[in-house]
Amino acid sequence: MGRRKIEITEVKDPNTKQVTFSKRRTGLFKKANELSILCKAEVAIVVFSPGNKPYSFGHPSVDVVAEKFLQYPKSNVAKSNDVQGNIPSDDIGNMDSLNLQLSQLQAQLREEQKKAGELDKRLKQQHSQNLECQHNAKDYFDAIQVSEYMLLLAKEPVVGKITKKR
Amino acid sequence: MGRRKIEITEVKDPNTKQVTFSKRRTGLFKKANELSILCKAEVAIVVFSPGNKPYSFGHPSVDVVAEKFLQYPKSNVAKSNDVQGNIPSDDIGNMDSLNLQLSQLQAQLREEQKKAGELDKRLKQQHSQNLECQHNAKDYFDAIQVSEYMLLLAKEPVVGKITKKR
DNA sequence: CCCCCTATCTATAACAA
DNA sequence: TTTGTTATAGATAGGGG
Repeated sequence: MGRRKIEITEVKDPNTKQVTFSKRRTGLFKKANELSILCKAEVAIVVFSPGNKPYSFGHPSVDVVAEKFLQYPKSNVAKSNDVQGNIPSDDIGNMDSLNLQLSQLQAQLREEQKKAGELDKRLKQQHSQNLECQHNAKDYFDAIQVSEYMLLLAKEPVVGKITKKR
Repeated sequence: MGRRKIEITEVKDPNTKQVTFSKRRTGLFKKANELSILCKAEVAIVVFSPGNKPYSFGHPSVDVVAEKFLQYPKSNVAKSNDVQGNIPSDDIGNMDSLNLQLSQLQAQLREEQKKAGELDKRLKQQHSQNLECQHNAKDYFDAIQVSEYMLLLAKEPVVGKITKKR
């Protein structure tokens, strides 16, 4: 597509590589945009440049398409199945579906947060319980030392003499 | 690029649309592949067909690139969303806004679920710790009883004096 | 990094299978 | 849904600002 045909292999010259990247990335995004319009398709592209900078294209947005993709059962990705796609592409323009999903998700989120909050609370309770228990255990342990010492004293009474009683 | 020039607007004929999608998707992925090789760039593409079926291209893989992208601070990402469409621009804003909210919520949900999972795990760990501690405490406690009893025994036989039993 | 130019190479529209 | 053919529209390599 240019003055000369090029081999599809890594471009060595850094400057040329950068120029090539810039031009081809633009072209790629343009093609993606055309595809999304011509076919009413959802498209998401993420590219990291040789300099490791991210560029993205998305219709309707990278996030939406990525989410949808992530939710897809991996085993079905290359095959035909539309069982649980949550946004029928025909619904673009109909925001009721989106709003419904939004409110459902928000409810779910609240539940999760509540759940997490309760778990956290229980964790803290249990932790203090744990501390208390450890404290008690230490007291008991100390008490044992005292008792054993008393025992010794009791066995070796006033006359600190011979009492090798076992 | 064909026998005739075409307008970039939704293809009406379903059959033509399907053919166009198939060919252009192939072309898009080919371009993406060339880009990734020529520039040693990481590329990920996800496309949903008019029939809502997912297709993807990734170098080294969709997941790797997506993961990297998601971890990037959003403010620094150069984004290029769709430029033109046949949807009234009023709606595009709203749709995008809704879609963005949706995806953000979903991401948040995933985080919450992960968090809850970890909390639960820690709760269980702590619980077993707790049980162990209580067990120890009981052992100590029993040991005290024994010691005290021994103390009594030690005191009473030798000198029948003080027997403040009980 | 951007834009311009243009000779050349590539993708693809329409049609057919 | 995909493949092949062919005429043509579109993308781009190389070079210059």
